Parts: sequence; structure tokens; C-alpha cells
Amino acid sequence: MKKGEATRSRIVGEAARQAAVRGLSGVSLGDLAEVVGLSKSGLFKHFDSKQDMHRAVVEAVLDRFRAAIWLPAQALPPGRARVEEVFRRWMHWGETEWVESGCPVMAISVELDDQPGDLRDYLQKGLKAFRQNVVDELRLLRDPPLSEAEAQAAYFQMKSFILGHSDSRRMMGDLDAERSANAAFEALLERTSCASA
Amino acid sequence: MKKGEATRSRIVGEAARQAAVRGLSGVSLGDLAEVVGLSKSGLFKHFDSKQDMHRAVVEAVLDRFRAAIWLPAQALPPGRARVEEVFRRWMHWGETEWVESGCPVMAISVELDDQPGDLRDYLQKGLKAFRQNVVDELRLLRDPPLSEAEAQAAYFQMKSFILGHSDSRRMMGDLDAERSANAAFEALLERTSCASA
DNA sequence: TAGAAAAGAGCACGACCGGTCGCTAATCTC
DNA sequence: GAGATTAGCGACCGGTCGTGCTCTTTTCTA
Repeated sequence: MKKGEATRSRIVGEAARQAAVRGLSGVSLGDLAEVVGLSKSGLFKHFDSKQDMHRAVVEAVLDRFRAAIWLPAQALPPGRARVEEVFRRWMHWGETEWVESGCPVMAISVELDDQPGDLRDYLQKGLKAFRQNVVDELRLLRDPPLSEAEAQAAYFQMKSFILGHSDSRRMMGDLDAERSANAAFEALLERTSCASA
Repeated sequence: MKKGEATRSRIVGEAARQAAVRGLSGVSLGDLAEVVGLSKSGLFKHFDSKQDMHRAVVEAVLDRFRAAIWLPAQALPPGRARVEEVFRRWMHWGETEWVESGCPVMAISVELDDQPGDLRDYLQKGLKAFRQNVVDELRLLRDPPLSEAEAQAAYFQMKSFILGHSDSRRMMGDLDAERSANAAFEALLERTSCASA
């Protein structure tokens, strides 16, 4: 069972690309099939329904997110180095791998955040795991370690700057967005790592 | 011409509500007509096309955004008081007037940011005007006033915290989101207003 | 290499999509 | 209150949506 898996992942990849632009619900199976070079009915040998495909897309996007951002950072020494790597990779991910659409995790989050259900829960679970990883790393910014609450506050700001960067860059066309985000993040690290215990 | 305008604004209001949830392109004219209590063809006496309705929705949302956030803050003394009011109102707007969907400006921004065209440009223009207003106010945080660049950096962070709050609250279900955002914002104001010239 | 299993094509379906037309009825203007 | 304007309806159009069904071809396995 080799060919099938390859085709399936081609479909999911293209679906993710389109979903990042038009939203999950904006992906038409007809369009998708055509781009991938299949008939519409051929798609259904790989998915039971459109919802089933949505699930596959979310899974794939989360996997790629982890692979592009969290995993490479683990090769670095714990603490600040890893956190900076995560931030840099996170910010760049949307601009290099998803040029036309921006970060798909963001797009799908905004789409699903007001649509309760299994898929939303699954995405939330994945994002929470990622957050906890980063929070654990953030605690190491200081010696003695930051409290859980302090690290969560830092994560909140870190994530906010990523979101802010995306809005500035994509919606507002601000060419300085990256510099603004980096400056804000570096200042955050300074404050956080020097704060008294 | 009274009745027509009233109906039109009812339509636009409902369309905005639905667009904040499903996205502009996710609003079906059939559904919309039914909820408003019209026939589908009746809708077309008020709009030339779906695109025309999108434009009306974006206009209305920007108007309500300004009316709910910027205008009331102008009643306060310039500088910090206004800025704090804007932040508080901005954060609450999505949770009070748009309970089921979150802030529509955010939703529509994310939807349009990768779809170049008139509508996107119009939205961008409105948001830039709002930003400039807030930036001007932010400069007054310090005496002597902050530079334009410093104020823009502060605005970047301020906006980021609003976005972060929305993500935390709506996607991650974080009940402490508001406190995190407020704390981050107040610290930002402290840093900014005390920075040496 | 034969045969099972998977991949995919072709077609048709019912529902719904945005949109038009002509008609009636309500509303506004003078 | 007469007449013009406009709001709104119902029927309908061509197209596309997601999703079945059957049938053929390719691919994997023993």
C-alpha cells in the first residue's frame, strides 16, 4: 500500500494550501481534485467525507507545524536559545512555506474558534501541547526558574507578537513588521530573564 | 425612502453577524434572506450582487468599530486615559457585541488579507486611519512626546495583545486571557511613558 | 504470475448556489 | 388622494456543491 498513501498526502497537502487561503470550508472538492489531477470521485477513495478530509488537513498542518518549529529547536541548548529559535521559526514559517496564505495554523484557528466540535477540540489539544512545551522552556529563562504563571504570561506575549506580526505584514502591508516583532520579543526576553525572583 | 433603508440595515447587520462566524464568503444569500424574513430575490432590491453586499458589510463593521471604540474615547482627556479606554473597549467589543463570533474586524481581516482587491484596500484604509489616531494618542504618553517610531512600536504591541487575547479566549478557552492582556498592556504603558527621551 | 485489493474514472443524484425576470403591493411624493 | 416609485415575491436559470453507484485499471501480495 504505497501509491495510495502518496496520493493521499498529495491531496492533503494541496487541501492544506487551499484551506490556508480560502478556509477549510472554502475548499471545493472539485477544484481540489482537478489541481491534484484526479476525478472528484477518485478523491473519495481516500476520504469518507469532506469532514474526514478536514480532519486529515488539520492533522497534517499540526504535524508540519511541529516539524518546522518545535523539533528543530530541540537541537539547541534548553532555555533562551530554544525559545528564540521557536519564535524565529514560527514567524518565518508562514512567510516561507505559506507565502500566499500566511500561517495555516492561524487561519484554521480563526475559522474554527467559533465552531465547537471534534475538530476544534483536536486542534486545541495540539496547540495546548505545543504551548506547554514552550512554557516549560520559558521557565528556564531565569535562575531560579520562572513560576508557571510567569512563564504563561511570557508565552501570551510571545504568541501575541506572532499574531501581531502576521496582521501587520499581511493585512496592513507593513514592511517593518518583522523588526517590530523582533524588537518587542527581545525586550520581553530581557525583562523576563532579569526579573527579580 | 425610509422603509428601504431600515430593511437594508437589518440585512447588513445580520450579514455582518454571519460573516463574523462563517466568513464573508460563507454567508449564503438564501440563509441570510430567510433569517431577515425576506425572499432571496427581495435581497437583490438592496444589493446589486454579493460583492456589493460584502462592501456594505465591511463599511458597516468599520463604522460600528469606530463608534464603539474610538468615538467614546474622545470624550476623555488626551493621552493615557484615551489609550486605556481604546484598549479596554477594543478588547470588550468582541465579547459583548459579538459573543458568538468574536471581533468581526479580526475575522474579516484574516479572511481578506490574502485576497487582494478593492475590498481589501478599503478595509486597510479604514484600519490605517484608526491606527494613526491611536498612534497620535500614544505619542502623548510621555512629555516630551514619543517619536512616531516609538509610538508605532507601542501600537504594534497594543494590537498584538488584543489579537493574543482573542486567540487565548476563543481558541484556547483560557479564562485568564483578559487578565493576561491587561497586565501586558499596563506594563507596556508603564515602560513607554517612563522611557527616557 | 495469478488473483485479490486498492485506486481511480464516469456518471448521475438532489440540494443549494448567486442571480434574473416579471408581477403585485406597499410606500413615498406632490 | 393620484401617480410614481420602490420594496418584495415566486418562478426559474445555469452552475456547482458534496456524495452515492458501478465499472475498469493499476498496484500489491502470495
